[in-house]
Amino acid sequence: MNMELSGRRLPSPDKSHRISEVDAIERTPVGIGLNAAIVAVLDDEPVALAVRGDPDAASATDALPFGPFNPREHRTLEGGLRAWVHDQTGIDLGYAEQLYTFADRGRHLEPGDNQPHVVSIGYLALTQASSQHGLTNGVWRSWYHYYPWEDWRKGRPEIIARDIEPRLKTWANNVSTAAAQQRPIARADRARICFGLDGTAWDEEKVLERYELLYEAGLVDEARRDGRSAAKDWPDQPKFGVPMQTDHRRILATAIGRTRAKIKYRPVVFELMPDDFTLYELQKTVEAILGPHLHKQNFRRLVEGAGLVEPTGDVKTRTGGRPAKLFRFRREVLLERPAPGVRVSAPPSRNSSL
Amino acid sequence: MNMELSGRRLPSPDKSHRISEVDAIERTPVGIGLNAAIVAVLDDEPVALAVRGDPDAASATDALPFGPFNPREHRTLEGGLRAWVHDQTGIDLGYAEQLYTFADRGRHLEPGDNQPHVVSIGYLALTQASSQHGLTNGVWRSWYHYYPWEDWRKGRPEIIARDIEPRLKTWANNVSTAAAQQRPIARADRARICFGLDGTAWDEEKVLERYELLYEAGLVDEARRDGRSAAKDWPDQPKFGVPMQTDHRRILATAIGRTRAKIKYRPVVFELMPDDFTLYELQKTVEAILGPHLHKQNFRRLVEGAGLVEPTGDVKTRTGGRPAKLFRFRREVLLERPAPGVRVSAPPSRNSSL
DNA sequence: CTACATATACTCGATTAGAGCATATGTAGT
DNA sequence: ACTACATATGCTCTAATCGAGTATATGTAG
Repeated sequence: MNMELSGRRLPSPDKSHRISEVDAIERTPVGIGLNAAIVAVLDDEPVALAVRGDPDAASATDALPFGPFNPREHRTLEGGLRAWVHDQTGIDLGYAEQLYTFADRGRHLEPGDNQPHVVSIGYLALTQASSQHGLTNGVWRSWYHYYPWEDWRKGRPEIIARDIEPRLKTWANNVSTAAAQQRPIARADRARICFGLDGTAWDEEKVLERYELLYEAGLVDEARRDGRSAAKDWPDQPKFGVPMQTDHRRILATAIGRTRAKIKYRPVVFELMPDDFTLYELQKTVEAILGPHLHKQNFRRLVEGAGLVEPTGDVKTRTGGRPAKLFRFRREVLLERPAPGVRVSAPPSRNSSL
Repeated sequence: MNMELSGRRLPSPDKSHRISEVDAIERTPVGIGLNAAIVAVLDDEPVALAVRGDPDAASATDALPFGPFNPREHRTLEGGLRAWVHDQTGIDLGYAEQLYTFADRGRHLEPGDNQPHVVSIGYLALTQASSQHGLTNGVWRSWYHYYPWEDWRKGRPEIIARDIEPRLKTWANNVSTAAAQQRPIARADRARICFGLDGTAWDEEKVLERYELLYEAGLVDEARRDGRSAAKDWPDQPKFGVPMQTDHRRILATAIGRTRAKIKYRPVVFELMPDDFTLYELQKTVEAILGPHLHKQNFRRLVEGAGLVEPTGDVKTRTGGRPAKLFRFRREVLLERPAPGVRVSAPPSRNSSL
């Protein structure tokens, strides 16, 4: 160790190649915006907090809560986020994690192009909706309001076979050979893998990939708004979910995908639950996030066996049947296991991957 | 679906709470820096590309390649990154993904505090070191040069029991009750979980957590440089890895952790391999990233069984034994399976988590 | 008291992970 | 040519785990 591999060292470094980080500042006049995807589960429905977008715009579209990051006021990004989320919505965030930083041009196209650029840093926050009595702004809206194709709770959503699949097939065929060579994976394959066409398995985590494919194909409203040429090929479209301001729908898609992924290997579901809950309520919450039907008995075995919960001693009656024991999250698992999570059993076709 | 949950809607939104994203720009005078952790494996050693830091600084410390992001020049962050990485080092990046955006104050403390703030967006790039003949700047350095405690190839590294464990225990005991209540997890528990003390399993993915714990405890050089009070408690320290400029060691730690995690569920190892390779070479590369000894026969079974590779038909002789078949990456897996990766077998104690 | 609904306990078979043994096929030395 | 050796590769065995089903417990509604 500590080897320098100096055989590979290169000739005297050219100073012109060295760019100090401080130099970088002068040259990049940008603003930092923070966007929060605040997620909860309300009556077995997965929801995110939406605010009305820029009220000066012609038609106010939905937006995620957002605010500037001012490094003079706040020492950390997360601190800044928590502060203005509280000011704007009244919510005191609990769990929060950074998602992704979006800076593609196209975020601000509306008036002239001379505006300063905004880089937006997306955050995911998980909270318990019913505990947010102090909510002063914003509405909880179902995820599936924005992404109807993600709603598999009643089986495969109709919109895929009826609206998405035929248009994506058209779009896939409608490609010049030059363009086909640019992309390593062909359009048809991407559509098949993203949306589980032609018997391919559905991967509930690919939320962002699906949204971006629809954007690229010009099917979502944001593509038209941004003047993407692909959008011009589709006159009189049905609605592919409700649009959001700038790229907020990308950020929320990232948040949903991350939530779905993370719930499987970290005990983050409990951020969405009240202190005491029954195992079936826990299962319903997981299903709200991931999609349908887990095997009830196995779910119990997994959750209890992993030491994620402990009984409170009480029961909840009036469940329509035998009363259910109440449980609480065992915070100690965090000290015991390096990566606890709610393992859910996927159908064998998917899980046999390696 | 499309439910509005209007029962939870709130009174007329207060306009003062609405902050347009364009407003945000005026108020946040910051620069965007891009940092690239360019990772390769060279002679079974995991390496990253390091450049000399700001040459005007008193003592030039190692740095990751970095450059500004200028939105007028480049449409995307990744595009900007690729451009200046090429200019600065001669490397044409292949695989690249965004890691994390760091903006904590403390990044620039050296002279006055009046400097503009830099937000740095870290990227991970994987490349094949021996294919980089055009390298014009920078040195490949072993990961373990910067993080000796991560090197488990010859068993548990001595530095943990000899230098880290006793100091972390001191640091854990040396805490006021007030401070203890701020952190949800006690210092001693964090140290135990991060560094696998007292029989706790080592989690090779927690690279960032370990570095940040050492920083917080004042043990790494950057903590002293930043004037952290914890660093003052340790006169005459042994060296806990080689420091880097500003927070580059945090970024590289993030990159290592992400690489270790991702190699298990996406076929990213092949970015580090030449076109043709033997299964043992592939195994050695995985072991360079993850740490020691996978079961050879099972590794073969997993990799072949997953359809990740196909034989080229050739063999590699002069291996010191029976010649090994050469394989190549089967790109088609990307079209077949939603999440292929190199599953490695962890000891049962760890994998039984759920 | 009965029908029913949900909760909870237990069982079974198929698959897979982890480990080891056996065999194949080259190189190096005599 | 033959032997010792090293690595590659194929196969088997066992325990753990997963997905699914059956059986039982305990409440509510009529």
